[in-house]
Amino acid sequence: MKLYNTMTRTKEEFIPLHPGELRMYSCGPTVYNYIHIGNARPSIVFDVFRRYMEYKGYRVTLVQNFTDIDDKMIRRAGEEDTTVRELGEHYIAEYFKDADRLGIRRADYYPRATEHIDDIIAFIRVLVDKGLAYQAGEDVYYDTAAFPSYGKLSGQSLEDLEAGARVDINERKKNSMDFALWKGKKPGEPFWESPWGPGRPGWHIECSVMAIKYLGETIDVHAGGQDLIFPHHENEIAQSEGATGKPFARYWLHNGIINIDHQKMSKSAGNFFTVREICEEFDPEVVRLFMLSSHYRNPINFSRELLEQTQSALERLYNADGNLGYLIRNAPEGPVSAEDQKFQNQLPEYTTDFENAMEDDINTAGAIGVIFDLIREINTYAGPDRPKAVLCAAREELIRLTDILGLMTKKKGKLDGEVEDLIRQRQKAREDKNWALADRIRDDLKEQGIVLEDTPQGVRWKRQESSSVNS
RNA sequence: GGCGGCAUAGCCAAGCGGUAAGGCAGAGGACUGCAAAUCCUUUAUCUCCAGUUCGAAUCUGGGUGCCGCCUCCA
Repeated sequence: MKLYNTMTRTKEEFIPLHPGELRMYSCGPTVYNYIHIGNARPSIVFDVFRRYMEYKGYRVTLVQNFTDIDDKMIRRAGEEDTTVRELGEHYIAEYFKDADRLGIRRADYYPRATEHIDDIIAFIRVLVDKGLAYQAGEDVYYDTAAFPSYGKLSGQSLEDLEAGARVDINERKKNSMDFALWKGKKPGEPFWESPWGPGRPGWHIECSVMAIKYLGETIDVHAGGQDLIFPHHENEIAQSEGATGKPFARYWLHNGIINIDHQKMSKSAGNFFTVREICEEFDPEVVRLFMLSSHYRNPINFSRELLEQTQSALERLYNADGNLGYLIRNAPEGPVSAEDQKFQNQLPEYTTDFENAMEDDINTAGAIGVIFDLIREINTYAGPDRPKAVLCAAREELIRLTDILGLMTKKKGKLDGEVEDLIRQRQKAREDKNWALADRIRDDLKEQGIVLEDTPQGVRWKRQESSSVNS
């Protein structure tokens, strides 16, 4: 498995710290609002990475945090006339609704900053004791000048960073790049007691503390959006490596950002679409396929038009599976000819090609291309006289690959008796060559989202919304 | 100013030195009562310039354009 490591800016062969294990930390959202599709991208992409690694036999431990205390949380709680705690509870619950909808499997741990205050304080104390942090007034800052390799992830020197700093100089800091580990309490804000007085943790410290607590001092993979490289991940490195003296993460993975009209989508800019509003218009799997259709490190431009294109592509996927399912139900058990055998024998090649794409820095776009190649092969081969065993093998191949991407996972719908009756009536009309009636029934059903397809073997139908097929 | 990324057909998008995957849309054909689905055929010399090489979309240098980070942000 090759992964592009932001730290070295090259693709590297993935070698886990502990053989057969993958310990990964993924930076999660600040829970002051519904997640938008920009938040959804890392969740989906790294979910696929995790699924693939598990498919490869790795024991994966995934941790994703929730930032539930910071300036935005406090401000938003004030606006919504609620407490920071309630705000967090609410949006964490909503996060899970959206993530579940998108088919994102649950992480092993979802630690929250506010539930690790003691750990955070202990960690800051270590940094202070080591001379890497200092108290200034009510605050505690990280002393970036005391950490020689500061800037190694973002490829910037301390001087470069300072030169470009757009921040107001904070008088208390020794150095403008120093960042808060602990912020002294301000009137009306939530706070916790600490050796430095009442206050709350800074943003970056929670990730260092919780990653180390749940995964160890050196983790395999640390993932997040490219916009977190600086300062967030840079600071995490300074904190973690400063405290432990050990490498923090072996591989840094960063997904590209999502643009709207070629401008970055972000909550602060206000040009965002929430996951739930998009899911009202599109099947969540469309969003998923869309995210996986380009390489995770490339920026992608988001638009409804592109989702519509993706929707059509997803339908092709479901059609292939649906058609196959239909054939399988009616297929002869019969003998397997040389031609059938030849078809079946080449199926594993698609798995190989798929894996090769995935092994190359999670090239999901290439992997999806392989799936569509397979689909053409299957569609060309498939027919009513093909032996059941071979058709089943083809379907297994297809499902194996789409499962890894978390696609085509929807349950088949059930026919209710009324619809079944209508289909029977239409069949009778067709036998009588009463095309007008037959078409009317078909049109009526279409109104209800039931699409009929006449095939030499009989009527096949599917629900339009889910594109899943029944017979 | 510093750091980084991107530029492939109408739209989206793989490609990592050997002569352009795949999807969407379009055109033509097959099948069909009509549809739908499916299959077949068809649509690019890869932003520009120069260089390295027997050979470059792929490597090097330069130009142009766009974007991200350097402030909260996935």
